[in-house]
Amino acid sequence: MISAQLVREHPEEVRRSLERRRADAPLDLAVEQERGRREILAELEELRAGRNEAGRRIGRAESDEERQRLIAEQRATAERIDELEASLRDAEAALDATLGEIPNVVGAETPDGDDEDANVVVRTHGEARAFDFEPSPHWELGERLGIIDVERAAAMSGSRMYMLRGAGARLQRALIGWFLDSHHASGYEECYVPAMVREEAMRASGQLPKFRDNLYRDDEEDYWFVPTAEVPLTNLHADQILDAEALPLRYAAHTPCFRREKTSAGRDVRGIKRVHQFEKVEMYQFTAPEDSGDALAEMLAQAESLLQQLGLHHRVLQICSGDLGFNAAVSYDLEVWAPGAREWLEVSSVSNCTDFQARRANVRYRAADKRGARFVHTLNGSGLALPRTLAALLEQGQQSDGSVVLPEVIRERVGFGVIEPAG
RNA sequence: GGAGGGGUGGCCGAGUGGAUUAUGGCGGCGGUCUUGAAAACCGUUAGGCGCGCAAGUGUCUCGGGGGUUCGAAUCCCUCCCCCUCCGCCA
Repeated sequence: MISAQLVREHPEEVRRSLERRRADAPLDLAVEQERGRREILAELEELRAGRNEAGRRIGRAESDEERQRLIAEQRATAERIDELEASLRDAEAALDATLGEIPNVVGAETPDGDDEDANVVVRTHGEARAFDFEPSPHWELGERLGIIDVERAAAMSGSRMYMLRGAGARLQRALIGWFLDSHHASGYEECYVPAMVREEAMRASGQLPKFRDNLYRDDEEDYWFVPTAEVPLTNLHADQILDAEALPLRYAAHTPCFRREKTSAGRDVRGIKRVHQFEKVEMYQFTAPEDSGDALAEMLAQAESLLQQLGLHHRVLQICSGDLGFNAAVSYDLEVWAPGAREWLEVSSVSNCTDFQARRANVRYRAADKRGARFVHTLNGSGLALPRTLAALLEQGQQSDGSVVLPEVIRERVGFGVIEPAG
C-alpha cells in the first residue's frame, strides 16, 4: 500500500508511476477521500476535546444538580460524536480500499516499457547446448524415466497436479536441502513456517484483497493456503518496531505453494511449469530504506549463484515498468533455458518492494539515535522454484540414450549422478 | 471436543464507571555526587493520526473489533491469543 501522505503531498509522483506501469488506478478518488477524511477528523477531534473537558468537570462537580446540568449539556455532543465516528470509520475504510488499488511507485532504475516484451536481458550465462538429437520436453522425459507422473496425480487430484517418484522425488528433496544450506551459508536464517495463514496475514503481505482469485482457502475456518513463503515471512515481523542494529534481517524458507491459476486457464497445461501445488525455497529481507538497493543486488546474485553452480544456461531479465508486479518497485527475473520445450522458464523473481509491503504489514524500525519509527523496506526472491528448475535440469541434462546427467554439485547429496531410463 | 483461569507500557505488576495527563517497581537514557565506578538522589522513558513554519497543541491506543454511558482499562457482545485440567491424537 502506498501512503496516504504521498497521495496528498505528491499525487503527481503517483500519477507518473501509473503512467509508467500503463495502469489505471483510482488516484483522484484517493486524493478526494483523503481530504474528506481529514475534514471529518478535524471536527471530531474538536468535539472530543470538548467532551474530555466536560468529563473532567462532571467528575469534579460539587452538587448533584450541577452534575445533572452538565450531563444534559453533553447529550447533543455525544450524538454528534457518534455520527462523526461512524463517518470516519466509513471514510477510512473507503480510503484504505482505494489505496489498496494503487500499485507501488515504480523505482527510478526500472526501465520503461509496455509489457514483458520490453523486459531487458541484463546478462546471459552459458550457452544453449548443441544437441546431436532432438531434445525432449521434460514431460516426455519425466514419463519415460518414470520420475514425473502426471496421470496418477490427475486421477486423484485433477489437472495441474503432478507427482514425483523415485529419482525425481529424491532429486527435488536434494535440491531443496542444497538451496537452504546455500542460503544459510550466505547469512539467511532458515525458517520452517505455516503454510496456512489467517486472512489478516494475507492482507498484511498484500495477497488480499487484490489477488483473492489465485488463493485457496479452507471452507469452514479462517485458513488460507500460502501461494509463496513470502506471506509467512512478511508476517514474521508484522506490527513490530525493529532495532536499526538488527537490520538487515534475512530469512529463507521452503514451503509448498498453492495457486489456483484461474486467470491463466488453458496456459502452460503441459508438464509441470504451471501447477496448483509446488515447492519453492524463498529468500526474504527486511532492510533500512537506504540499504534495499544493495540488498536487491545481493539477493539476485544469491539466486543466480545457484543456477551457475548447477551449470544451467540461464538469463537475467530486468522487468520493465509495464510488466512490474503490483508490490514491486524494482524486479529481476531469472529464466532457465528448456531446450526440449524450447522456451525460457522463470525460476526466480527477485523484487524490492520498498516500503509498500512493510506499510501493509506495519513493520517499522527505529534508529538508536533518532526519534520516531520508519517503515523498513522488504525484498523477496525465489531461490528457487522447484518444478521449473527440475524441468530445466532434465531437459538440459538429457542424453541420446534417454538418461539424464546431473550437475556435479548435487550428485553427492542426491546419491547418484545419472537418472537412467526405467526398466 | 469439554471445563476453568488469564491478556495493562521494553519487562514485572496495581487499578473493577469520573481527581488516571494509566499507581509502584525493574530495566534503559541523562544528570548530581565521585579520581573513576558503585550506591544514593533527581530527571526522563511508546506509537498512530490531525492542526501548526516552528515551539507546540489536540485526539486515539490497556489483546483486536463492536456496543452501553454525558464519560470505559473498568460494564456488555464478539473474535484472537496464552495457561491449567479432562478427552482424543502423529
